[in-house]
Amino acid sequence: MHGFHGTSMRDLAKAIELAPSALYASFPSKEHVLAELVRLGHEAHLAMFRKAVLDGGSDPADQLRALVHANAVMHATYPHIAVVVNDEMHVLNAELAAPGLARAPSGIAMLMDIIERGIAMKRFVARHPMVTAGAIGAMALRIPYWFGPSAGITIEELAAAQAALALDMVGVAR
Amino acid sequence: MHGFHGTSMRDLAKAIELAPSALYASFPSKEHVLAELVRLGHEAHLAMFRKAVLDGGSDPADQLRALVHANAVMHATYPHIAVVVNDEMHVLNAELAAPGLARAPSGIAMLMDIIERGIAMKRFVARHPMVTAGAIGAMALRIPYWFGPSAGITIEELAAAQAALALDMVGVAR
DNA sequence: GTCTATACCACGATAGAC
DNA sequence: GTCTATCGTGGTATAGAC
Repeated sequence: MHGFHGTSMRDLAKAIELAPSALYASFPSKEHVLAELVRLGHEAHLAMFRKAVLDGGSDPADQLRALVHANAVMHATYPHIAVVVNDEMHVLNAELAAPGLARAPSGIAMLMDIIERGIAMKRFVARHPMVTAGAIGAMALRIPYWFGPSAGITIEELAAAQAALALDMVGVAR
Repeated sequence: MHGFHGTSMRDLAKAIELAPSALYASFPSKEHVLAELVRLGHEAHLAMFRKAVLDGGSDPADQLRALVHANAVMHATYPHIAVVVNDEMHVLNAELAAPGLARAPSGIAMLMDIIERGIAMKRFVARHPMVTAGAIGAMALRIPYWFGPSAGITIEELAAAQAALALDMVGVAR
């Protein structure tokens, strides 16, 4: 909740009821703890993306719906790891960030691919693929900051609504 | 670039070529520096929102287009202050955050108002106003993290594209 | 692998001269 | 209002016993 610099090794140790020094038996430094979280998050995220696209079959609209739906479910179900992966990764130095970065481009690239394939197939009429992809990705990225039990909607309703919005954005008739 | 906890008073002092202690002549604490930035940012943001809605006239679609356009321009033109206001405000304690929070709800409330008025007037067909408002707001919030001179589009193109996407999301025909 | 103890350093903030 | 100098705290990380 307080970011990398706002969370101390003493905080981490207290949370798992260990002495601070015990952490160094598993991680060489505080940065390595974050790097491992980022790596795990990216791995899970990429696996989810791949599965969603497969589940979406061959129609770009179905693929986009499946991808946005799954992405929303993931961000609503695991908001903490989503925030760590998206917002804290940039504090890692190049070497430690590499294992995560190697997977990150695949996510946005898959979204862009679907959009551009949909346009090529005349299934979508998006006018600006990059801005559209950014807007679709942004919807999910903000979920951890407002969605919760008090939001008054279920995860399924949220995911379905965001999937519908994504289809609106690429010009697929409702 | 490194957040509140990742930026020291010594960093701030070096940036303006002053001794660290000289900062305390203007601000009682590091938190007060952030609070002032957040207050200024919220003030400017709210003024922009109000002007945009007025410029949009009485049609909800024109209002929404004007608001999203202006919001995108602001986030692309002043990305640093946008990040500070949106992402760092939460580290302030309740007392210091109050002047900013007093203005924050007005922004999202104005967006919700426009959407719900558009639905009531049968100008919009948005199915889920809250999720839609969140998605529209999210587009702008992410701008500082990807938009820049190397993005290959102008601020005007970006703003126009996001305004069009917002209209898509509320079901106004292109 | 865990503990206690501690080294070493950067942090926010203050004191007091100018 | 700015400086130099410094205080006290809490940070990451290590040493060495068990």
